[in-house]
Amino acid sequence: MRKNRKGCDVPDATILRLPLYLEKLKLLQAIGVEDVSSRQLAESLDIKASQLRHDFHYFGGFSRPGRPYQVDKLVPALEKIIGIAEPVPTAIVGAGHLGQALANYQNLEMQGFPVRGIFDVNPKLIGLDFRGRQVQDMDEMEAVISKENIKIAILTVPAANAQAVTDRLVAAGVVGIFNFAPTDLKVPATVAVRNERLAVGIMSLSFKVKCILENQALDGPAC
Amino acid sequence: MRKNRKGCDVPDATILRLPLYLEKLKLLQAIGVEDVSSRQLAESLDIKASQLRHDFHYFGGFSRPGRPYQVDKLVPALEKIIGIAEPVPTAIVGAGHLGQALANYQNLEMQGFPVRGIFDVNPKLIGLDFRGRQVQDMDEMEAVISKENIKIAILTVPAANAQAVTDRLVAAGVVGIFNFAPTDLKVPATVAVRNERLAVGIMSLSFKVKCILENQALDGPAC
DNA sequence: AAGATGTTGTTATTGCGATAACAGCACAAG
DNA sequence: CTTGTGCTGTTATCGCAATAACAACATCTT
Repeated sequence: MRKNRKGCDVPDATILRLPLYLEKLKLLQAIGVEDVSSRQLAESLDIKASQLRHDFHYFGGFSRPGRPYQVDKLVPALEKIIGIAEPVPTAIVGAGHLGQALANYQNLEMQGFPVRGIFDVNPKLIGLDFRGRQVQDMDEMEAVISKENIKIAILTVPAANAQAVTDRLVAAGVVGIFNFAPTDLKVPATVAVRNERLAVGIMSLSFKVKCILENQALDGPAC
Repeated sequence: MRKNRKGCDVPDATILRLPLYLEKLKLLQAIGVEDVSSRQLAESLDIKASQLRHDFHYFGGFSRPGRPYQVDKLVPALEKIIGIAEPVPTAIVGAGHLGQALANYQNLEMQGFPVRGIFDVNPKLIGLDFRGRQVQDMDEMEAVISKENIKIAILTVPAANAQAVTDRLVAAGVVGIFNFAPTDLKVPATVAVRNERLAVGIMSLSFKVKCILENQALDGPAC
């Protein structure tokens, strides 16, 4: 009989839209737009206005009835909800090609997720510099996580090592794992995992491409 | 009044699970497992067996009632459905950090998506070699797409250029776009787009992490 | 041989997210 | 002041995906 859990009973589908709202709002803010209606914002994101209002309703009180949303109020409100009102320090674990690409990806820091540590076991990679930060031996991982108060880790190690590294991360106090390894991770219920599988993405695309091509071959000339 | 469209009226949710099924089955195949029941396969993927059978039912005839699935039959059947029975040539457009990482990502080729072209406009990047393939000037893009019969492109250019490049890809005959740029692309109805937004992923993770930490602070010691 | 167990294919039910509908408020115009 | 338009917050409805249920079939054991 736990309580409301502070609005954590929000559907996943809604959570995934929050970053899109924030992104568009920041864009509007940058070009000096002050007010925006649910209809305007929704149309620019190809969704229905009622869905946007419904999403916002989980948190409530972004505006008052009759008045459009104020961009300058909404941006910080969303940032607070998402949890990026303050910069969120992160660690990249695994400095292979993908880890390096993410270490170079300045957008991450701009979105509020500065990289405060890059780790690998490969001696050849240790010491490599990415945007002023050097790859460290994985032995130092726990110490850095603790010192920098890192709660989110980006996991880019080979699938075979993913679970072992995950266990270390959880033990070190990490609460969220952004998993790029093609493996399901076992974690306690108090740890959030988001799997990002490139293979799934490109295969689902391949399925649709196959369908399109087959249908073009069938009734294409007739259309 | 179009016909069945050859089984293309499959829910997105199901399509996204097909690669997971295939992956697990290949793993089983590699260790010599011959038969597998819907229950076994589903449990290893943390889903319900009825959902797996329901998914398979869209395509039909993987097994006969009473008999478990045969791994050696199922793998090629799924590959055919997904459209990767034959290797699917792809192009990487944008040879920045992310494009380079994907060019180095040998897993793509192993999964059936060999990279047959890497393109960029930056003269400093042209000629760089990734696994035996060199970055080419984007002027050559259309010719290569046509010659190699490329239908799927991986888009890793800056958001500002994404739409212009997309238009060129579509005109050149590309039917599927794996979009890593944080922008919504406008394409004809006969082109499939899959957006892969890293920022969305990490922000949804941040939201959950914030919830976990807040709840731990609230009722953590009591539990 | 017969029953127990386990399996798939298929249909029915449930549950939840997307959409629509509406009530109440704000502001502008006449 | 009154009316009209447009907006949000909230509730109700709809539709689809996830789950459960069941019928038909195979295999093994006794």
